[in-house]
Amino acid sequence: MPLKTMTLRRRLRRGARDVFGWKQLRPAQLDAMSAVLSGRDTMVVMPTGAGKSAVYQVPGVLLSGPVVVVSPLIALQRDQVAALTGARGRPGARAINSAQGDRANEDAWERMREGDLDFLFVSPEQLAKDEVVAGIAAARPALLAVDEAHCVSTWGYDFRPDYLALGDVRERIGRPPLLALTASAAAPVRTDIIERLGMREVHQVIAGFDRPNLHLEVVRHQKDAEKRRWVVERASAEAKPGIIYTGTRREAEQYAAELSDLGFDSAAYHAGLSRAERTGTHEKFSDGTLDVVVATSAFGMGIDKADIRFVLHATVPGSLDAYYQEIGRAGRDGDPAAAILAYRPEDLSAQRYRAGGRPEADTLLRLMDAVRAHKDGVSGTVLREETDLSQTALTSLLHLLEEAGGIRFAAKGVVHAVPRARRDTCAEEALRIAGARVRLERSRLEMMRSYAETDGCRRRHLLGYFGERPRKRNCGSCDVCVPARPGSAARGPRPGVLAGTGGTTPRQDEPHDDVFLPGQRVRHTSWGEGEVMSQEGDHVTVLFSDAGYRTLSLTAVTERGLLAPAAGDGGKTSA
DNA sequence: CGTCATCAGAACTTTCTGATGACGTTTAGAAGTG
Repeated sequence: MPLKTMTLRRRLRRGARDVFGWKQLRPAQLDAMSAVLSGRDTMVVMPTGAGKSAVYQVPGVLLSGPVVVVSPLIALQRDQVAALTGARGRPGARAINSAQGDRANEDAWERMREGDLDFLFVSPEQLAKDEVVAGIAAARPALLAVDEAHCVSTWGYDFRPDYLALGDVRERIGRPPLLALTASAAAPVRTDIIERLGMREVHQVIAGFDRPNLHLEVVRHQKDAEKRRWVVERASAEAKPGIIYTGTRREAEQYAAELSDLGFDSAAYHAGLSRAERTGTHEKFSDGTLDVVVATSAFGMGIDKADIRFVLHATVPGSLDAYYQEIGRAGRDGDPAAAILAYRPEDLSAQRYRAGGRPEADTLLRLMDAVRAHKDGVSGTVLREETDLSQTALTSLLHLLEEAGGIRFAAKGVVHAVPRARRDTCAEEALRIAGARVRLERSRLEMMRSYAETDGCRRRHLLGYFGERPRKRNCGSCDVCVPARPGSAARGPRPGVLAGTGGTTPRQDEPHDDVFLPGQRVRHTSWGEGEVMSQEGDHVTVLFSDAGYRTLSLTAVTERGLLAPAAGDGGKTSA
């Protein structure tokens, strides 16, 4: 190990001990912190609970200059500020947002100007304001950390567009090193984050996905009504507390009501509820006064509860990224916990998962004309009235047109037409980009399907998807490796899986052992270059840059020479 | 492609069934108003 690295690590260990009172740092944490401290762009993918925040906290007190942390929720900002200011060495930490009042914001700026702040927490929306960017630039930040960085990819395009501008913000505040942190991001999401944020020569640290105490289980159902009954029964039977995730607000309300009728302390949680109701439910769940929270995807970030015993999905989510993030909230204390998926293929094929399909060419042209009609630019609000599009639809279409070179965003959400852009060409290009995105979405959906329908080890499948190589062939903690106890799988048998699997016989090793390894670059004769995600029996799943995820028969591809290792397979950093 | 509300009609006259048409996720912050 080079001397310089040694010194870095020693400084980090000392900082961790003196300022935070941590006696030990995990190898992956040290690896990431060293990269950050030496000024590299760094991407950290670690499950919640693995000490992700420490990766910016420790370097933050060692660097000269404040760390700007972009955080998606004000509640998270609050928690982080409290954790930092309560630490042994009392580092300076403040947030700036709309919820805490002018005085608190003024105080934060004051300290920032005087050089008293080690950490400043902001939402991406704050960074959309020129005066905020200018104020931060003047303080010469030493690092820009983007927490929950998957939001760039999952929210940036249609919901919170200010996420997409973070790369530009970085340039304007003096281009400090950028640290992206997330708990769940497979290869395409990581690539998207890196591109969107303009990260260069990225040091990637991907670690700790395996959560051995989580028991993975999928139970297949035929009829909707039967699935609903089963979900209620199963949630009743499981050790508490737990979370049920549903696909809609309405279902969340229904399940919560049913469980309450059965005598459990349960509550629904979704964005349709008032802030007070949500906070109340969140607090009760944290205190341990609620058995079950039935929630949409709104209930997630910021749950810091170690003893959640089960996460039951009543509706299959749209990607394994989302699924992993949600089940990752169970069993953080290390004790056994269950991740149960109530699976109906119909839930996947339903319209809402085909939604977000390609926009109509006509809509794009109409929108383009609407922008052009305003010589000096036009705001989103006006465009909404003129085109009758929903907020999310408008945001996503405008973004497509921007990528296609037809329009550009000016300050304060004003949109301008690009003078010499041809409307037909732009619409065509926008359609092409949208098409590629839809293909990727569909292929992610197919990966979710194949997790639910696999007859191989589920853990192996899940880890392979995130590019982490499973150590063992038989994980010993999923419904495939350890067939269900007698009686508990009476309902909804899965043909071909449970049938004939006598007792707990370990599965045989597959014949094509490790022909392709996760992370390996390969080239397919018609789909071009891609990255191997997983290999399972005779199937190898590859993520192609253009075609998305594809699962191929190993026998067929090797016999016909369709798939070969790509030239210059450098491998990637992974701890 | 599925689900839901609605309604007509059948059936153990108050509940069920099937046909039909409408409709279609989920996510937050900021800033202004009363």
